[in-house]
This record gives sequence, C-alpha cells and structure tokens, in this order.
Amino acid sequence: MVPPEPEAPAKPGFRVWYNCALAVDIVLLTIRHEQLHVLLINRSEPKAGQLALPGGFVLPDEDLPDAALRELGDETSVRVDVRHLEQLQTYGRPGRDPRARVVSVAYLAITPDLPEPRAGTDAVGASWRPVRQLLGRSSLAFDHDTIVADGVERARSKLEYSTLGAAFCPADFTVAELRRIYEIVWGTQLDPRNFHRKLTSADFLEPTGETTTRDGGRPAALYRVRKDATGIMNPPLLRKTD
Amino acid sequence: MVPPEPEAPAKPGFRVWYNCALAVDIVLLTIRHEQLHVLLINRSEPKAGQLALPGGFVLPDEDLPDAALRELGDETSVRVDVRHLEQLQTYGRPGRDPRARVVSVAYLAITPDLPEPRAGTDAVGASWRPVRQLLGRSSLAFDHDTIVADGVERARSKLEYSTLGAAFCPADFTVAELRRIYEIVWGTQLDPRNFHRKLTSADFLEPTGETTTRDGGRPAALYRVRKDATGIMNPPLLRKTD
DNA sequence: ATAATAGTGTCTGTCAGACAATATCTA
DNA sequence: TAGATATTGTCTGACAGACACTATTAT
Repeated sequence: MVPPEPEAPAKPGFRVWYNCALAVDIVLLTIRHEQLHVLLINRSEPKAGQLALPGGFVLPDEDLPDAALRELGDETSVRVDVRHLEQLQTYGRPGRDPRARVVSVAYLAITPDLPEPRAGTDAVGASWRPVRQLLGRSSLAFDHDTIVADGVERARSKLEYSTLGAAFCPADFTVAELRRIYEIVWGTQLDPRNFHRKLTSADFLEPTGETTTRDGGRPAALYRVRKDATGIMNPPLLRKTD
Repeated sequence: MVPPEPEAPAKPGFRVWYNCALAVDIVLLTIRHEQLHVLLINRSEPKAGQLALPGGFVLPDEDLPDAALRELGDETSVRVDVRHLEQLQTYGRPGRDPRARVVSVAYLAITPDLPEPRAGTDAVGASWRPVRQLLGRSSLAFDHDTIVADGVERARSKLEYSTLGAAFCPADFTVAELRRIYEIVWGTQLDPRNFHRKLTSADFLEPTGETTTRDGGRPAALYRVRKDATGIMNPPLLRKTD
C-alpha cells in the first residue's frame, strides 16, 4: 500500500484541513464448489496474521471505484473478471482502526468462478473463504465481519429485483446454472419448472441459439444477458418470507 | 463550520497520512403544502450565494450519523424532529469541490411538517424548497443535485417495502394521511379503499383507539407505528410499473 | 337532506406454487 | 432400456385492482 500525500493541495484563497485517512474495502463474492465465497487476504501490519478484506487507501486524484479495482489488482495480483461493482456503504466509526481516523468506503463486487488468486505485494496471501464459516462469528480484522455480512445481505436482496445473479455466471449459461446461483446465495430450494418459466418470461435474457449437455440429461438452451438490459428484473423474483 | 484538526493522531509504531477532508451532507425531506420539500441552505464561501444541502466537516472523534445531526442543528438552528436517518451514499469524485479532495457521506433524513427553519451561524439562510423544481435541473452547488435526486429515489423506493412513510406523519395519523404521503412522494393516485385494506392488514400499524374528523367526513381511526415494528412492511406495497 | 370522507364486501384477472406430462440427451 | 435433466402445460389458491355499498360525521 502506498500512503497518500500528507498535505492538502490547497487552492488560492481557501484552506482545507484533511481530517481522515480514506480507504476502500472490497467484498468480492463468487461461487466455488457450490458455496458462496468471499475473497480475503492475510494482513501484514497492522493486525498482522489476521484475515481481512482486500482494500487500501485512496490516492489523491483517484475516483473511489478506481481505487477499489486497483487495490483488488494490487493485493491479489490476479486478473479478476469483475462483472459487477457497486458501492455498499461507508464505515467510519471512530476507533475502528487503531492507528488513526480511517474511514472506509466499502464496495460489493461479483465475479464468476475463477482460478485461485495468488498473493501480491501488499498481502501475505489472498484466498477464497466460504461465507458460511464467517457469518455470525468474529473472524476478521477491524469491522470487516460487519462489512461482509452487509455485502452478502445486499447480494441476497438484489437477486430479487435485479439481474445481479448473472454476474456469478460465465458469459453463456443455462437457466439451471442461474437457478443454482439463486439456491446457493439464498440457501433455499427453488422449483426448476417455475424458475424456468419465470426467468424465460423476464426481459433480460436472450437465447444464444446454442445448447449444452454439460449438466447431463436433455440438452439445455444457453442464454446470455441482453446488451440493452437495464439491470432491473421485472417482475421481481421474491424470496419466501418465513 | 469548524475546520477539523490538520494533523493525524498517530499511534506509536504506525504512521497514517490523512488524504481527504471528510464531510457529511443531509437530504432532509418533508411534505409541506401537499408537496415534497427538501431543506437547503444559502452557502457562504465557497460557492457563496448558491443553494446547497446542509452539511459540513466531520470532527476528529465524531461518528458519521452524529456529524449529520450536528450539522443539521448548526446550520438550521431549529429543533428538527428527525424521525429517520440512514446513510445514502458516499460522493468522492475528484474535483467535486474546488478547494481540495472533499469526500462527502450523504444521509437521508425524514421529518414531519414543521415550522419554518431559521438561519444559523454557518448558513446565510435555510429554507424548504419543493423537490419538483429541482429535479432534472442544475440548481445546486457542487454535485448536490445528484445527491438530492438519489435521496428522493431512495425514499420513493423504500415506501414500497418499509414503514418509511410513517416518518413523514405526526405520531398519530389516519390511514388517509399516510395514503397522501404515498401519493405525493410517488406522484400517483391510489385507490383509498384498496390502500386502506392493504395497510390495515399489514403488521406495523396499531390503532390508538381515538378518532379524528380533522379531514372532514366520517371520523377516521387514528393509528400509530407499533413499537416492535421491524421497519419492513410485509407484504410490500408495490408501485405501478409503467 | 346533502356532501364528504371512512370503511367493508365482492368480483375478476393475474400470477406464484405445485406438479403431471413430455422431450432429448448419456450410460 | 433406465436415468437424468430440460421444457411445456395445467390446476389452484392468494391477492391486487376495480368498484358497489354502507357508515358516520358536518352543514
């Protein structure tokens, strides 16, 4: 991590005091081995040895999403095919970092299943961890447990009314593969026949014309996300309410 | 506005560089004269004379929601009955403030109709402005037009699946008063009979036992929000999709 | 009585959930 | 052939929207 400039670039006539260290943290989710995983790093200083989210300080003239993607590349040194990136929330409780006032803008990112990431310069190592083993526990440095929980909840919620689920899939995918995304992220079973009817009557998929038998059985039609898709699924696919 | 401390409180063994001026901005919404209004201030320096959202820099050991409420009080010097406060989004595009790197955490706040606010120390004046006259135009300082638009859209959206609408109402209110909130914020007409059936069968209202004739006609039962309400309206009340 | 608003009952079209039935592949 | 998965079709109960109807106040 490269520390940013300590001094404010004050313009003539104005004097602005810098009052915090601004960072970004990234909750990068994917599905591996039929389970939802989040990318974590082994921290060096501070909190050496603890697991934490990838992230770091924002550079002086860098926009926030750019900082998120840069830190993801720096710390994992793997070309991650980030298919979705959205701002999650900002965490600024005093004392959340022992060094100073560090305020972190968290981002939620989604990627399809990819090869194992390798450690970069800043991190001793980076690895995918199953989300199930993290939720409810206190396993991560700083307030990163909370950030992961918020990110997972955002993803679960957005599956209902957006096309986010497709970001977990390769470019071309079958309806059943998309259904498995929903089942894994929501932790529920969905009726394959009703799901198929619902998704093919939604407006964001288009058939590629190809079929595949990679899941066995009768060949399944391959679909892709329409280029003119809005990102909103209409009508929504609502979760069961307990 | 009191500028925060310029130096980082570095702890032994660590050195952290402060890289931005962190601020909060507040989108405070209410309904006055059957229209959605947002609270704006007349800026002093910089952007003197322009309209802007109330807000200011975060103090060294201050939590973000506290900073939002403090700035609201400082700049409008009126006891605003803030009935809802949630983080909206963080705006950090380089160059959004001409002085320096200013990153602002925006908050959405809701209040019932209240007496006219008066100017405080930091602002030349504060006043309610109809949201209709702002949306789509470029009327405000910095990127505050965008922030207002995002705040209004969040409010519109949350009416569907949360109890947010009640935050626009006094403590005790009738179903018709709540319905008018929905009609004004959404800009649509709702069937009074279906709305009544839907809201009274939802789980977040409880009757006070009192009635009122303040809207004329047959006395209407008064309701309040249940103390154990979750904030989530179940089932949701969906807007018409065009 | 008339006007105004509150609240209830009923009908109908749509849709989610359950599930039968059929289609097309591999072993 | 059996077994697996894909896809279509059908039934049913719940519910949103439309709206007739009744209730209770003020003038």
